[in-house]
Amino acid sequence: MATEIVRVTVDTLAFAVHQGSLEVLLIKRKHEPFKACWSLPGGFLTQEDQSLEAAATRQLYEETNVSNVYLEQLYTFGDIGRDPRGRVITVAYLALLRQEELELKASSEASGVAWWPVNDLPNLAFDHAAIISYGYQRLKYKIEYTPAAFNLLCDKFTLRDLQTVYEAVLGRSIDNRNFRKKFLSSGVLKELDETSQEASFRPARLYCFSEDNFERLPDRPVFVF
Amino acid sequence: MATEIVRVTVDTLAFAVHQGSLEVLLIKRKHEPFKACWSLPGGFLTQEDQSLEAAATRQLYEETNVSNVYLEQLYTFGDIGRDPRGRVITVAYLALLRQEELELKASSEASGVAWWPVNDLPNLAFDHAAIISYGYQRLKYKIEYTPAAFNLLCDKFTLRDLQTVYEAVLGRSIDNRNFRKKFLSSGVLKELDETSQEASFRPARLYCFSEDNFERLPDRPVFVF
DNA sequence: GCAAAAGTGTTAAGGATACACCCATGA
DNA sequence: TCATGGGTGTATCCTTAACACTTTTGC
Repeated sequence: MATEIVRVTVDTLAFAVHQGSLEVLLIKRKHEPFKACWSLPGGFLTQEDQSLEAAATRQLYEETNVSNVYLEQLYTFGDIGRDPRGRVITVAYLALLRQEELELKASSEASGVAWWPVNDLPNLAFDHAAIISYGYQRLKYKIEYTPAAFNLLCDKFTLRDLQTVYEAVLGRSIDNRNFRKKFLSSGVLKELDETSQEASFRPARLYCFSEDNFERLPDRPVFVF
Repeated sequence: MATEIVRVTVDTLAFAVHQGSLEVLLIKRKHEPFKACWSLPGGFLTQEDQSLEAAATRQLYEETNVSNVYLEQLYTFGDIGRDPRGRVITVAYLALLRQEELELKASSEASGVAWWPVNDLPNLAFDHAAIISYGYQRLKYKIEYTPAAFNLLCDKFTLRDLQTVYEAVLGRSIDNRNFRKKFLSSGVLKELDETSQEASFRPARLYCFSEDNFERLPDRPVFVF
């Protein structure tokens, strides 16, 4: 019945959409256990961390050079035997980011940092495969019931960009007329006076997400397709 | 940057509906800190606990004599300063139970165990008021999007019992024709050949929840009213 | 004028909401 | 027969789903 000596890690599952593919940020471990295996970025909680979320922010930056990110707590994993070093409780965080804005950098803790397609992952350390699977489910849910998708896009985006994010996360294609109709009538988009200038075809109108409009809506819209 | 010495507690927020009122199970603390204050049942993780959920189960039984309960992880609280004894991470669990089946018993850890209406709580230890507030929101959500309500009812119940649970959790009244129509057509209820024999008026038909039917439904029903 | 992606409307079906009275029972 | 809660149906509105062609642009 003695109170157990426990160590706490905070690990982050970061998603981004790249060229229509939903990807996860992983690091290659430099040290035992699971040396040379891929794992989620993260590490032990320290005395300097004011909160669990602050610890996640710090470690994500140190290990992958990623900052300024949407973060939310995902789940806490604490079964006996999940870490060969002893009892380790892991508080997992979910991060959403815009891959285009990132410049990855391997840190001293990791010999490599890379994006991996969520449907084609390498072997993973600890129970990280289960954490990713759980977070992937959460993301699918969130994108349909919250404005989470906008965290996976730059500030200005086309309706096609937005639809690509939904299709990548949900893993299926969506009717573009119904998609546009629903979003345009939802009241969360602000139409800009700009267009994207991509190539030798019709330029697309740019939009941005209006947090203010969203907050003022009488009922939360649902983005189910 | 030193890895911090952390202690982990597991606390449980247990809900039940009693006479149309949504209530929370609290214990009166026997020791410092917050001696004589009300708090959620819970305590430190021990070496015997195989998992966080097992720890919650054990502590709930030891402190309140409650067993055989629906449990799910709620959230992990870890800000600096939330416990005067030092860094304490609390993994909070949500429990749903049938108040009629319970026999509460004060344990040696607590000088009292009691149900408190969620809308009329006493002063609470630590950040437990925030935990309850968060769990209350989660419960409101769960009852509309999962069959969680059946964990707050005995195996056999009337449609009125079921509606009472929804009204207690959501905090508003619901049109009974629409409520019955939706549940009867949802496919999750099994009609029994029994009626409740309550008093000098028409007895009500009894139903039970059919887990099997629920699992076989092509789409998850939604219990929004 | 061609290639490429942007942008647009209608119809049909199903689900949600609002609303008020009769029924069955025991005392 | 009365008091009490149990039990029922319909009309309207709104949301969803299915579906294909025209427009704009750069080359």
